[in-house]
Amino acid sequence: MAASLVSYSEKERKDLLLKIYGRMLKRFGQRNWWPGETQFEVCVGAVLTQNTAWKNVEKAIANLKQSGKLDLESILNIDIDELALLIRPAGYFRLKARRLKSLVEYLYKRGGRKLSKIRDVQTQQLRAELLAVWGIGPETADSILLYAFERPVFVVDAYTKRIFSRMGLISREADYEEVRTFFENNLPERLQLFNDYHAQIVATGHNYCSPKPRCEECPLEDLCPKLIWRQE
DNA sequence: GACCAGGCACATC
DNA sequence: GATGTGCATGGT
Repeated sequence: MAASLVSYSEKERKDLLLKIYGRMLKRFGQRNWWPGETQFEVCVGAVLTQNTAWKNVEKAIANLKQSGKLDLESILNIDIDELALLIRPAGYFRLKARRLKSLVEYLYKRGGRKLSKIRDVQTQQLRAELLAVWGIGPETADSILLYAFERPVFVVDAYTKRIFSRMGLISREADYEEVRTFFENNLPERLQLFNDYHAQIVATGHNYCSPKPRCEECPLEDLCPKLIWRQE
């Protein structure tokens, strides 16, 4: 369970996580995530963005909107090949068509047309159920929990692992659950903070911390010990 | 033309 | 339980 590479006291760790957030917030401003108009659209976007640039997801969502299919019952009833063609710009389209179907079948069974019954389900229970849905892994489940159902879970993605392992705060080998609990244990449990923190990480990762990083303009530059990540 | 992007399931060792 | 592979489009 050695999630962190450099050893910090608990207080140092917590202060640093907040300081990092402050830097990103100053650079990008409040992100107001997730980019989606409805709860259902957030769920769809969460699947479509799996290993895919958001730009491509936007095209797929626009296709769904344009054809009037961006609602639970439409996805439930649409022919799978037709669905695949609509979401084609998002990549892995045949695969994602099946994943969307499987998610929507679960949501409908569990929450009804308006997803209203899901409000009463405890977070840990809901998380376990989402993870049991075929095609829904930990990141997709947590994105849905946080951004569609407003539950305080921390979303971990490729950028999170890259940025925070390069900073020496988590190990490169840390798995999803390790990283998630690292953040959940070291940040105040506030919905709005979890929401915007992940959004800031994506903005930072997208702009500055790709495999080929651009550290000079990164808001975290002076906090990031390059000796560590240059060995990766 | 190579590399990358807000993963996940499944096969194989 | 670790590691490898298929899935696919679109931007840089």
